[in-house]
Amino acid sequence: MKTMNTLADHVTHTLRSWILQGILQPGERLEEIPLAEKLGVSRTPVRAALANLGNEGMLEHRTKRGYTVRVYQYEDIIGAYEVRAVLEGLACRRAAQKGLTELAISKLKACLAQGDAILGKGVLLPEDHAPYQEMNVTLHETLLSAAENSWVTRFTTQAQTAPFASDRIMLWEDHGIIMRSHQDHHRIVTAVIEKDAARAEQLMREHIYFAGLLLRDNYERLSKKNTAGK
Amino acid sequence: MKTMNTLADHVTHTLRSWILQGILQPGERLEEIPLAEKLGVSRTPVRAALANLGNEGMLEHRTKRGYTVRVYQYEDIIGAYEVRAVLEGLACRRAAQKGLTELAISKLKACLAQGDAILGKGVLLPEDHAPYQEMNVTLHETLLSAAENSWVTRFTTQAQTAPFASDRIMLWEDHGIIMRSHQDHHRIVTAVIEKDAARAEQLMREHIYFAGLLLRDNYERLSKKNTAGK
DNA sequence: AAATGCCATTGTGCATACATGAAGGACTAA
DNA sequence: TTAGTCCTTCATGTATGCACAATGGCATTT
Repeated sequence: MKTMNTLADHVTHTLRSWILQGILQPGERLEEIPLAEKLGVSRTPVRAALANLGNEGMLEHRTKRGYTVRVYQYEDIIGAYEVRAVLEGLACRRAAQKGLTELAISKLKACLAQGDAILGKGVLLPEDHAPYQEMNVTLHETLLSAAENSWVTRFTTQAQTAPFASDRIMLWEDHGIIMRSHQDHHRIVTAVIEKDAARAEQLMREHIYFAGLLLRDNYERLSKKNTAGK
Repeated sequence: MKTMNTLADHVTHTLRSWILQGILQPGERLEEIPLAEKLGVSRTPVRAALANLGNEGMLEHRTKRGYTVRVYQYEDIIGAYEVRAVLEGLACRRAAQKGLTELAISKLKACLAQGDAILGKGVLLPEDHAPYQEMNVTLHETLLSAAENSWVTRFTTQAQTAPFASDRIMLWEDHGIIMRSHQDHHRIVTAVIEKDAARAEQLMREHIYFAGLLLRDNYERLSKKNTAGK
């Protein structure tokens, strides 16, 4: 977990997870005093947290009218994938040019091996979802940090604050699509290791762009499932 | 100018411009109480402003140790250009695919005409710098907003908070380079209008990436000139 | 003399009181 | 009944007091 030495950080993390988990619904108003009471702190750290999340784009702010959970339009979600595609593509290109550290290579190979093990069984059990997600996040984060560009890291992270636009969202129904996605992982890692920068960039762009297309085709169903759950 | 109904917003804008103008030097510590006194407000809006600028990446924050003006490394500046190149490239691709509005087309053509007028004289006078800059900013912003992707807009703006990484920074010494840069503008606008998405993306990427290379070759000189001025 | 530990200083983090402007309801007039 | 205005309410914006932790200087010890 992250550093949370101050109350404001703690509140920030709490609210962020509440929003991502859908405990706070889009458009819902966040009032300082109720939140402060619910969390057992004063208004000050709550205000700080709201300001943070506002700057990150998760909340909307209007003067004298408080904060509301940002309502993402369909276009915003698709747009987030477009941005992630070019940013993570850039990250792979630069990672390939710079070359990977031994540590990064071993981490990536471990991710690939873990994915192979999970998918090799032929079926994808519900208890495999969490480890696969974890692996997926680690792989993408490793490639990102290998680019050594703090802007790319920051923006990619922020672009995943939109619901459904996160690495942690996957469509588990279609085994074939997951298989293909993990084949992408193999090709991307190979290209980066072999310093084939252009190919690495192109593969990662397509990898994420296609995830966006997939979401587009399933958006209706997913968003209904999400709101029905609450 | 932007909306600044609240004191916190006012302080935010003031501090931001102080940083960009170099009145506050990189690494310099920003203490709440002196700033509050200097600006004639209490610590509260100052704290809010510092938090804002911290999230935007202009300030560094360490718990119980306050804020300092972020010290950008050489790599951060170059990295900002890399990110802007792919993001604005994406914006041009999407703008081309979506098609421009009549208003956007006329704005872009006005920018091109103004640039032609300024550069057509054969010499670039100091009093031409401001209008040319203005034109350049307008052109890039028009293309950005034509993409209708709020993430691209936000991240591109943030990536320009780094010194030397802004559209407003130019190298005026070399007339030939400015001419070439404005030729890029022509080609980019043409490609977008003709919906040649791939060409538009590639041209814009190169346009910005080259600006980064140019900066790289002049970084030493520029940063010395900047610190000497204060 | 150098190094280590203690203490004072001071600025941040948090809590809380006050001021201001927005939202909603009630009352009046047509 | 409906439209409009005034007023009440209350959440946000701002100011300020208090506690605590980090920094730097000083003293003590080896």
